[in-house]
Parts: sequence; C-alpha cells; structure tokens
Amino acid sequence: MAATIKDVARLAGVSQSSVSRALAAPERVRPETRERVERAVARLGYHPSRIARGLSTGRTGTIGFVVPDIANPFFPGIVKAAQRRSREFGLSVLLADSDEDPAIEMDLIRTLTKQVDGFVLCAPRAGDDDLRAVCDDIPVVLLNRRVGQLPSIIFDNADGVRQALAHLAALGHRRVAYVAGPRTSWVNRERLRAVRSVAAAMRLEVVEAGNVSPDFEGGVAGADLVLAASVTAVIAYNDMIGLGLISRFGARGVRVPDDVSIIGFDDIPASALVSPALSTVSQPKDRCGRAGIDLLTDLLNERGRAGGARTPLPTRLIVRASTGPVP
Amino acid sequence: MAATIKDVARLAGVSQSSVSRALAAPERVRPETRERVERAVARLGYHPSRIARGLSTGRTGTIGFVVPDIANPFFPGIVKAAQRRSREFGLSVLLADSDEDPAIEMDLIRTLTKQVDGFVLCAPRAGDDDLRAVCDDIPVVLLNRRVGQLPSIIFDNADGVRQALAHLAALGHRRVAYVAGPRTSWVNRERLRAVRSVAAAMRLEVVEAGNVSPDFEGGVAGADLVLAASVTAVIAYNDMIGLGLISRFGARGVRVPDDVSIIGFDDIPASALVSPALSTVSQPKDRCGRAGIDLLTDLLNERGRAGGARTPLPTRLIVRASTGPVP
DNA sequence: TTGAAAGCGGTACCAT
DNA sequence: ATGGTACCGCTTTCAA
Repeated sequence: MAATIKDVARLAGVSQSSVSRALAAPERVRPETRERVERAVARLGYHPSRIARGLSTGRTGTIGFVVPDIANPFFPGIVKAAQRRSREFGLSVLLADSDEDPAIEMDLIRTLTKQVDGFVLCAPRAGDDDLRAVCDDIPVVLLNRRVGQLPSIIFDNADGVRQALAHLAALGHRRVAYVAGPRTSWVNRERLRAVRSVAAAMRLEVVEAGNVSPDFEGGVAGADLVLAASVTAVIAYNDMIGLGLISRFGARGVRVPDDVSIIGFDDIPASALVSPALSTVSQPKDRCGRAGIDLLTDLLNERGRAGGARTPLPTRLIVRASTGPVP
Repeated sequence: MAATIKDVARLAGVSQSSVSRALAAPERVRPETRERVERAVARLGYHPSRIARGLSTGRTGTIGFVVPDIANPFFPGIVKAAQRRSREFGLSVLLADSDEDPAIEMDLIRTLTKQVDGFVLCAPRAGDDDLRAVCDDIPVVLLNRRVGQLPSIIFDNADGVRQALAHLAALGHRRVAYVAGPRTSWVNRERLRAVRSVAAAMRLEVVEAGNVSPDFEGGVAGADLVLAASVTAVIAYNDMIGLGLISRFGARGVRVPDDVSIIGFDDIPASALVSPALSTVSQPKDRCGRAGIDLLTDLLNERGRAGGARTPLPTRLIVRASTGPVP
C-alpha cells in the first residue's frame, strides 16, 4: 500500500525522526540528509498521512464550514471563496449543510468537532446560547451573524438599507413595504430594524409584510400582501423573494417598475437574468468567505483572540430595471 | 480538554478494551458493564475521536466529493442529496471545488486521498488516464462521466436528446441548431453524438454552433452564431447557455418562441423564473447524488465490485414557454 | 545533527 | 466477558 514514513526512512537510510524533520523543518537537518530524504520521498511518492499527523499534533488541517442550504444561491459564492483561501493555507474544507434546521446544525457541529481545527458557521440558525457553547470548545467564526463578542464577519446591512431607501426616495417614493424573511433570521431582524430607523429619518412611511419564507414561493405569497398595502415600492428580505414578487406582480397585471418598484438583497445570479432585472443590494461574498478563513486561521494561531469587533463589509446597491420613478 | 477513552474506562472502572467494545459491539459485553460504560460516557460527554479511530482502522468515515464549480447551479442539488445520504450512513463529506481546472482537480484528489475513504467525482474534468490512476489507489465513483468500466452514475443523455428533438419535430421544426459546450466535457460529447444520430433518424437537419463556454455569456455569444444559421429551434448544451440565448435573442428583437424555440439541459432553478421560461431536459439530481453515495459505500464494503454498468438515470423533458410551433 | 522512544486516542487480537 | 498489549503513522522530547 501507500508508503509510510518508515519506508522513506529505510530507503533514505536515516531515522523516522530525520525524515519528519527534513520535511517539517528542512533547516534543521544537514543538506545531505535532506537530499537523501527528498529523493526517497520522490521515489516512493510519499505523502504524509494527515490523520496520523493530526493524532499527534492535535491539528487536522481541516476546517468545518456549515451552511444552512448550499442550494440557496447566496451561499456558493461564499463557500467558493472560503475554499480557495483555505487551499492557499493548505487547509481542507469539510462542508456541511444543515438543511435550515437548527437541530441538525448543532448535531453536525458536535460530530465534526473532533475532526476539524475550527468552524466557520455561515448564517447559523442555532440559538445564541448554543453558539456560545460551541465557541468554548473550539475556535469558531460566525458569518452573517453576530452573537455578543464572538468573532464574526458581517455585512453592513444598515447601510445597504440606507442606499436602497435613498434610491427610492430620490425616485419620489414615500410609502414603502418591507417583505420580511424568517423571524428566526438574525439578518432579517437587522434589516427590519434598519428599515424602520432609516425610513423614520427620511420621513418615509413603512409597511411591514410577512414574514414569508425566504424563497420564490415566499415572494409570490408576499406579493399579494404588498398589493393590499397600496405602496409604490417594496424592499424584499432577499432576492429570491424579490423574484417571486416580480413573477406574481406580472401574473396579476401589476407592472414593474411602472406600478411598483422592487429592491432585493444578495445579488444572486438569477437577479440579473430575469426581466425586469431585479435591483438589489449586493454584498461582497468573496470577501466574506475569505475574511472568514483569515479570521479563523488567526484564531487557530492564537493571534488577535478578541476579533469580535470587525467592521462590517460594505454593501452596494445595484440599480436595475425593477426600480423606477413613483407612478 | 475533551474526554478520552481512558477517562471513560477509569470512571467506569473497566478497561479501555471494554469501553471500545461496549460502544462498537454492545452485545459482546455484559449488560451491567455496558451500562456502567454508558453512564460514564454520558457524564463525560465523551465522543470518540474519529481521527484516532481512523488511524487504527484505516477508515476515516469521510468521503471526498469533488465538483468543478459549486457556484454552477447544477451541482448544489447533487451535493445536497449526497450530503443527506452520507449523514444517514454516518459519513462526513469533504467537499472540494476544482474551479473547472483539471490540474487543481488532480491536486485536490492527491492531497485528500490520505484523508478520505473514497471519492465521488462529480463531472470530473481530468483525463481518462488520470482518473483510472486514482481508481487504483482508492475507491472512486464517477458522476456524470463514464470512463471504461469504472463505477459511475450517469444520466440518460441520449434519451433526453430524443425527447427534446421529438418535441421540436412534433411542433413542426425541421432545422435545429445545437449550441455546444466545452469540447473537453464528456457530457457535451455525449449530447452532441445523440443529437446527430437522433436527428438523422428523425430526418431533421442539424447545425452545430459553438463550442461556447457553458455559462450565460456563452449563450449570449452562441445566439449570434445561431441567428446566422437560420434555424427555427435550438438545443443548448445546458440551461445557462439557454438563458444567455433567450437574453440575447430578446436584445436582437428575435421573439422566443415565436421566431425560435429553445431547449436547455439541467433544469436549473433560474430556468423556471425567466420569461419566457426555458424548456429543459431535467435530470434527477437528488437520485444521482444518493446513488453516488450508495455505490461508493458498496465499494467500501467490497460488495458489488464490478458496479461499472449501472443503467443511466432517466431524464425528462419539461416543456415551458420557450418552445412553440414552427414559425 | 541525529536516533531512540514515548505518546496521540483508538482498535483488535490474544490470553485469561 | 474481560483485560493486557501491540500496533496505526507521525511528531516531539531527550540523549547521545
């Protein structure tokens, strides 16, 4: 079977220790020794076993990455960036999908804990206390969620809302609906809070519709709620809802943006493809994934333990065809 | 730190061996012993270390899942199903994204090999020989790709093409374009071959356009190629290309489906959302992901080593607004 | 600079 | 049914 460090040692005519050293700290062995080892390694096609190494070092070289739903187009971008960054550090990514279920999420975390050096929890659905408990056992970085002082990377939701409302106000809208996502979503609460305070500051009227599920069907359902509220513009919790709104409005003969303007959140790929294309508050998913890994590796190396108070990542409004002047 | 098997043994007043047995083969220890162990386990919150176990058993309980691009909406469905199924077996999934690069793909496989029990390679981009080499080292299941007799799960592309062409023929179309995806894609070659032979049998004329990249931009580029060929219908290598076609046709004033009909492959979520909605050949992604894991676990348990000649998974044409009668 | 040996946390064989 | 013990492959003292 696969060559072990012993095989290399024998072939090179040195001890295991020397092989280990030659690989981990080349400067600590005589050049000649190093060369003999290297030759043996090459001849045998030797790759050290990560799990054996893990057993003795306590480091697995693997990080756990948990997402609520990999089929939700918001997450792949983040996962991909995290994956790339991890590769640069020589780390593997153990991806787990919790199916939006807090119980499965905690279960996943529990079983993976022995297998990974740390976790990146992307928009975790678990409760604050559960999350805090996990953090006591193992390094954890939260993405898109803030829990006390736990290390986390978040987007500047409030500023995104501000940009969206400013855009609508500039177009003359005075009465705006917010179609809310899941009550359990931290991000939803953030956006809702921002909508309220910013709208008040801008003297806009706000109608809250929902909560609806954060998908296309949720948007379809939300559309009728919105129509009953006689607003001229809508901000949706996310793009999938926004897409559902567009579709249902079309079916009911409500023209977008002539009769009503729509803005979503997330800038998922489909938003640019539908017509009318959906205006949206875009978030730098790649930066988020990258930053998550960077922060976690810092934690793993005991650097900057505090880490809690990272400034939020900037968001950016993308104006597309779904927003227009007030009718 | 975390409790080890020793701690449990001490607390339960038995030997390590008994603890190990009580956990792995409860029927092989006296009920009383088992109970003492269980109590100790509960009190200590003990979870066996997978990596330590892995070292001695040679099994990691983890499978490697490699995809070319997790951001491609075709893959998340498969990954998710595989993940679910793995959970049922108590296996973890190490997901790796090769960024569509055959070299990265092989690199990933190489480094992960020591860390997983086997691989599921989803639509691998590597060459046949490389793939064969991997299979010699470690159990592997191929998804959406066939290489000799290697174990694999594929879709019935030929039948999908047949359904698509039959639909178009029934609508009166006689001259059809195929917008080809990457030349390196096994699936593209399969579909192209099927288009040729089925069209010949149905006495349809076929024009080949492309190859284009398998994304929205590829479709945009392909649209102009198609227009120059004066056909009344198009089959696209995949839905992303189909979406690009719809968009570009719209921009050039070509009406879909009045002037030209379009059919894609994959049934990605966005296809149902655009307008006109894209007709597409749908493939059972969940079954594929599940079957991949099932086949791999069979392999891991030395059952049904042959496995090569699985019958392809059925595909199904979904007719939506993008196909209509010949102009 | 190098080698011997003691773990890391389990499993599994062999006596008892 | 149970305990003792030799590994699994690698890292890391500790001496030499």
